[in-house]
Amino acid sequence: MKLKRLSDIRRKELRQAAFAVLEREGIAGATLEKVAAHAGASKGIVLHYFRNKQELFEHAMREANAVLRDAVVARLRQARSPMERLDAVIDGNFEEHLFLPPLCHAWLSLCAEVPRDEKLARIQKVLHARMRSNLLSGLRGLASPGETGDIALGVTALIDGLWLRLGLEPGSVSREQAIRQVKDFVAARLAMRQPATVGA
Amino acid sequence: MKLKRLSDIRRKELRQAAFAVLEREGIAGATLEKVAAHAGASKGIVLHYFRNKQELFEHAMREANAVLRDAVVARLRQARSPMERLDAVIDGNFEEHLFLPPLCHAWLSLCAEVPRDEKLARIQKVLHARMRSNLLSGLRGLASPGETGDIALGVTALIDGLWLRLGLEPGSVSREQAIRQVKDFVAARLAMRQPATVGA
DNA sequence: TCAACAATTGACCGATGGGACAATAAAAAG
DNA sequence: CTTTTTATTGTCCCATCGGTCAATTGTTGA
Repeated sequence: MKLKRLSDIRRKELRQAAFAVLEREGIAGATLEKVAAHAGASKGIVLHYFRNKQELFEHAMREANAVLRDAVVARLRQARSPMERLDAVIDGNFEEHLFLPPLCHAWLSLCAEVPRDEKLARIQKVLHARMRSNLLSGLRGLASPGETGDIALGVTALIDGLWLRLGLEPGSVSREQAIRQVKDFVAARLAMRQPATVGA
Repeated sequence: MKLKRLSDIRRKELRQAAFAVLEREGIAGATLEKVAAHAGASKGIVLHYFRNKQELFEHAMREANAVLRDAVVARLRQARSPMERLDAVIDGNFEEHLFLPPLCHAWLSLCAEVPRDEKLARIQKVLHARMRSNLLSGLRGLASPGETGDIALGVTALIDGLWLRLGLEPGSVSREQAIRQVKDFVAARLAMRQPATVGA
């Protein structure tokens, strides 16, 4: 156990509370007071551990980012083949505790602020770069070098789009549906220009 | 010309101003005062034409929705085959004046509020239903009935995802790239289970 | 010409939010 | 058991925002 310092504990509690409030209230309605209340503390304490509101929500995004990353990394560790690495990324992105409307709503609110917050933009950029890199590591063994980038872009966009759909109309897309959607996409794109490898 | 009534003109000006402010400021920073300033009027006038802030932004979303719809419908009118209908939807969704970061930012901000605004949810639902219906009308002639729904879902998600990418990292995806991405997706999914029709 | 009406403004209000701060409680260090 | 540092609270302040309203300025139509 590393995290013992009280300040680390509080900071974690608070950024999780911030995220929880974001789920319900959106960025416009997410106030320091509500975050404090959700964490069972006073508003003052929030600003004691975070310089200001912006910093708090930046850390909230980092937290969410880390959770998603861990979900993928855990699966990635057990992947033995390129195809399994692809599946690890896909399955990880739709894990049961993650692919849920509230989480999506919060994520969406943060994404909407990206254009006006340099830090959020950076976090987003890192997340996307990692996702892309993970996909490429799987695709390199399955597609021609000229196609991998394109397919990776398509997969990330498709994943994001499915998340968006879940947020906009909860229930309109199930976890299994989403996973199959992405896997079918990969299969279709891979089968396209390499019919020879299909039967190999 | 139909729109002559001053009230209609003002309302249109104001909801466009609202959208413009949304592009720059996001939902949290979009204030009535700024909207009024952007339209060259006073705050009072905004509330004279719209009951409250919420209603204003609901109309802003309707406006944007209508613009996108018109872009697609115009292209749809000249489509003669199922495949052309599909292309009409795709091209329309990435039209040059539309597929731009600011517009995407505003749209994203509105989407982020959908979970907390029944009206916005309705508008979004209508938009999605129309998109789906347009896609299905093209797909019916190209894929088996069991697949059309799935492919339509994939296409809408992919389109949304590409928009999201543009918003999160302007410049990371060009208009042409986006269009090709979606068309390749359709082609790949269509070729998948119907290799016989490829050479037909 | 005048009365009714729509458009528009600016002042005002109550509520709320972010943030600063001093006071207090708790804990750690010595 | 002090002293010093850290945690925590509640209060206060100021800016801002959404929304109301009365007053003013056109505009129109009898």
